[in-house]
Amino acid sequence: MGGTNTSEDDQGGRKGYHHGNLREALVDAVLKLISEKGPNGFSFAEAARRAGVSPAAPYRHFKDRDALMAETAKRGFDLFADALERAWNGGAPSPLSSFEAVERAYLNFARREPAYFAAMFEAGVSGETDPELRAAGDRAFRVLENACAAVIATMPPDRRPPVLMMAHHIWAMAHGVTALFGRTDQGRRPAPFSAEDLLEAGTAVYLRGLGAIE
Amino acid sequence: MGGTNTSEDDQGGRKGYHHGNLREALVDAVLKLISEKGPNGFSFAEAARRAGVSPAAPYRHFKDRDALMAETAKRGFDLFADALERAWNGGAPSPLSSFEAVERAYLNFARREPAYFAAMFEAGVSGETDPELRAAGDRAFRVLENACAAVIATMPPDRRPPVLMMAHHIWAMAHGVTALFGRTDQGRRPAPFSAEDLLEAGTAVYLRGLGAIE
DNA sequence: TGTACATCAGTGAACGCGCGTTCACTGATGTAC
DNA sequence: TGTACATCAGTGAACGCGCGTTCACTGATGTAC
Repeated sequence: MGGTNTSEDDQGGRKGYHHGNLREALVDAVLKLISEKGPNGFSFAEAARRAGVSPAAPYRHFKDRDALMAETAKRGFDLFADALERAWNGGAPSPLSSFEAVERAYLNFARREPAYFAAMFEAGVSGETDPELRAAGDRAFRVLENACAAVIATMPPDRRPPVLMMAHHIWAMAHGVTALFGRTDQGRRPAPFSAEDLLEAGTAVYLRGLGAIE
Repeated sequence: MGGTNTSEDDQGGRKGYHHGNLREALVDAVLKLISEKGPNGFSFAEAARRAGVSPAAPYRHFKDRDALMAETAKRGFDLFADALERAWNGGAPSPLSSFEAVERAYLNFARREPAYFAAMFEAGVSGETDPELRAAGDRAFRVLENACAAVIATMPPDRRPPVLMMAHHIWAMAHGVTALFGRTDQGRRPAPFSAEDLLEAGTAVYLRGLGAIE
């Protein structure tokens, strides 16, 4: 409420001596840096600068550079899992159509949030070391797994493939299409098909191979 | 030709003032650095040091840091294409078995040469800018494409899928499996299956979906 | 409600470091005559 | 075969820079009484 609040500045709505939201502001800065310079062109110091804060301030929130990157990747996985879940929509209107929506959502996320996607898969942060990061990644995978299970459940019991195997295949296909053909920011292999069409067609062939459709 | 050659030192068999093989030695150094520290932990200066040469010497051979990285990626694609070609073996003994061998070779290359693979796909060098790099990548893709064409040729004419589409699908599947489950150096998602089994099974399902087998 | 004090979240100056790149140079090699 | 010279492929010192990290510090905030 009003013009008296003159202490706000341009760097992320900071108010006064205490930032109030530095953790979030740093993650935002990392995302901007990644989208401007790629996943490697990110520095702790510049993230601090972007957040309008001294270079020492980030150490109040993150142990080091890698911890900030891991946090960014973790948030990415959280949003990613949310997006997949939303696409899944509880399996409505049908398991098959929802399943296909989940796959599209995979690709869409990489397109809409290339910086998050890069942090998650291309920045060299490993779920091995960070349990929270791993948990976030697992949650995303579980959406995919559940979608596969629902599709499998529509098949005759004697011809059902292993859920985990199918989930891994679908993940690999979606990831491969995305990494090779679905990124706009990096000059990947240009194809005569859109990545969307490629993924949709590939999935259809795969599902036919399973006996899940046709 | 023996003990009198005292001017050789430990850094890549250098002889005297002129290195004689600096270009190759630098690429080797890059590969070692990548495998030790990941695709980002590589510096022009350290590559020179490893090659036993002053920091200015590399500029005789490469315009800058990126040019060295691009050269490394290019050699990687050349070796990659060679490996796929060898696996293809002219389509013998059968198109289908050779096709599967090509896919295994994809995964194997990433395993055996993780440093090259990282330079090719994870170092942010783009075929967009470098025509030679692009040509090398294209050659590898063409092996895959020819293998797909040969498999398709075994199918009844009225049920043949587009070669290019199939090639893109296979590339995506192989790449996805490799990136997510096939790298040992980076802590990726651990699966209850080996990457080899996953890729083989996924390919089988896909081929069945095409109507190419069974 | 007021005050004392602990704690939290910043500052800003400083550090040592390795980087990419340049420069004038020099030793080694290849070639013309 | 010998010599002069152009060219090639190195040297090594130097540069300015931004980085990650530390330190003693200080302003703002929350809480106990």
